[in-house]
Amino acid sequence: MIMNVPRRDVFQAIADPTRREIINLLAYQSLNLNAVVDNFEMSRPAVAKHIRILTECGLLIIKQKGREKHIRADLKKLKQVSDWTAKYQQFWSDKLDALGDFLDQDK
Amino acid sequence: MIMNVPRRDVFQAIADPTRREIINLLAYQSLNLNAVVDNFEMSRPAVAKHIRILTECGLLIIKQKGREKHIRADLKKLKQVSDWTAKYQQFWSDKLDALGDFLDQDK
DNA sequence: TATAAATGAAACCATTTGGTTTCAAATTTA
DNA sequence: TAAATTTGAAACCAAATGGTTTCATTTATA
Repeated sequence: MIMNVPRRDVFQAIADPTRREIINLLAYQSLNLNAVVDNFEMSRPAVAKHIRILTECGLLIIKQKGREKHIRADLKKLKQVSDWTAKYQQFWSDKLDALGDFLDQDK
Repeated sequence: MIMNVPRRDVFQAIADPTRREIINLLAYQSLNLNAVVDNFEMSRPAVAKHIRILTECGLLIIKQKGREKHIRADLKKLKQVSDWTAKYQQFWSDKLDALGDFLDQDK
């Protein structure tokens, strides 16, 4: 019986600004843990926890290389977020007639 | 001096599944608070708090109508999320040669 | 082989989050 | 006007979150 495995999802993973920075940092390069830590002002365990969360929900890939782990982003899962926002794209791409009517209805 | 005003941002707002449901519910219709509550299994104050968070970060618009508040989504701010994910779109739309090389490099 | 480097893991902590119940206030309606 | 409806707000709570320090373990190097 699986227990205490917090059900990570992508929306929650990218909610934290540090994790979004990590994603950006590792999108096009592979770094080991300490190299990632060097980019932040927090402790190594704190960064490591963020990396674990991102890994658990499939946004990072880790390859062990001796005592180092080479970490890199694999951002296919972000399509979930992209697809969700796409449903509402007309809110910023159209003239929004329906919303306009709603906002004007108390004139 | 402004205090205790949690700096809401859109990424955090949409991290909660209930709030994403509220957004979906109010994207194309306006409902008052109790009508929104009817769609969920939690208490009215709980839903009201979610609505306040969404309103504070600009994803909902509320118009007071007597004792009722008519609530509707205005999702232009989701463009922030859309733009952010768009930066990584090649991860799910391309062949991902670079990532493939990374994954294959230990052969 | 002794030391340094890279990482893991545990224990702990303060704050935030997401929910509850209860009560008050304002607006409608019978 | 009395009662019902709609909402707000406060107090409270458990769990999750995001961080810390400390120590252990594994691997590489001088």
